[in-house]
Amino acid sequence: MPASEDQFTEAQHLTTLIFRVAERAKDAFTTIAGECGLSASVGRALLTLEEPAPMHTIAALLACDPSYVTSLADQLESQGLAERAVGDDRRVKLLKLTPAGLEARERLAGAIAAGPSVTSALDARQRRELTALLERMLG
Amino acid sequence: MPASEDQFTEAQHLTTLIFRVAERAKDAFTTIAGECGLSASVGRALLTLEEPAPMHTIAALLACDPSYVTSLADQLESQGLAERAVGDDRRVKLLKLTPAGLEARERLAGAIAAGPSVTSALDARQRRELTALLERMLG
DNA sequence: TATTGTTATACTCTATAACTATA
DNA sequence: TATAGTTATAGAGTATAACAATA
Repeated sequence: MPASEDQFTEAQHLTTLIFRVAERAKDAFTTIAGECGLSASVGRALLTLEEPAPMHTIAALLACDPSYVTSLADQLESQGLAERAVGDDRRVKLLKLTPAGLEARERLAGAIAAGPSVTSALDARQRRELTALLERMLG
Repeated sequence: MPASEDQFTEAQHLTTLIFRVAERAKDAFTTIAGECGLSASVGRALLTLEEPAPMHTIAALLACDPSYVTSLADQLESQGLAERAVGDDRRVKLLKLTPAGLEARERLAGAIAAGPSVTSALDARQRRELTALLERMLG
């Protein structure tokens, strides 16, 4: 094994674990969203809409391009879950949930809360430890 | 705030942190791979090829469809990093790195080992703790 | 008949660039 | 002139289904 291999192995083991945990969480989210009739990305957008928000704010929250928010908003609208409304500044469009959207959001959040999570295997203390470590990593 | 909201918030905080850490690690990998002239997915495939391996084995390692391995192998070949060789069982094709591929793999692994990692903010003890927690989560 | 890999194809996610309307 | 959102389009990543060769 070449010289850098050991270092590499060490440096990567933890990262690999993180990827696996994240992937499992993502798969779980995709499944639950699917059971609610939503794609993962639409589900994620839905969850950001606790309050009506301008499109560009949603883009910032999702860390994506504004043009993609247009696509997400179209999907939410076509499913009857959200509507666009013009803001005071008439360039701005507020995206806000319809009653059906509110209900779908509730259902999704409830399903997530009710189902098992990646973190279910940890007790309260371990969760606190993990939180602290992750927050430290994020600086 | 509706009833399920609190539970949801609690259940999701940790998951959100995990996603953020994983995303940061992924971005770092994408950047380093890019500096080596590789896409993230080709870089990942390259790292699996410490030994020549049948295509279907690579599919299993990467947890992807065999047809996608064909695409990855094509990309590796077109960059002169790997070659296909027929196996003893003549249905099987072994994918193995060329000298240039070995070198690229070394370079990538070295760059990962040398650069800062998401885990750099942790000391050795914290890394052990994190490893234990993540392994517990993965069952 | 089952397995390996390939082909053709298609879908999702997401971005870039050019555009319109408003400020 | 700058900002918000939209359109048209393109690219990456990945899968499915049908297929050829081999076992």
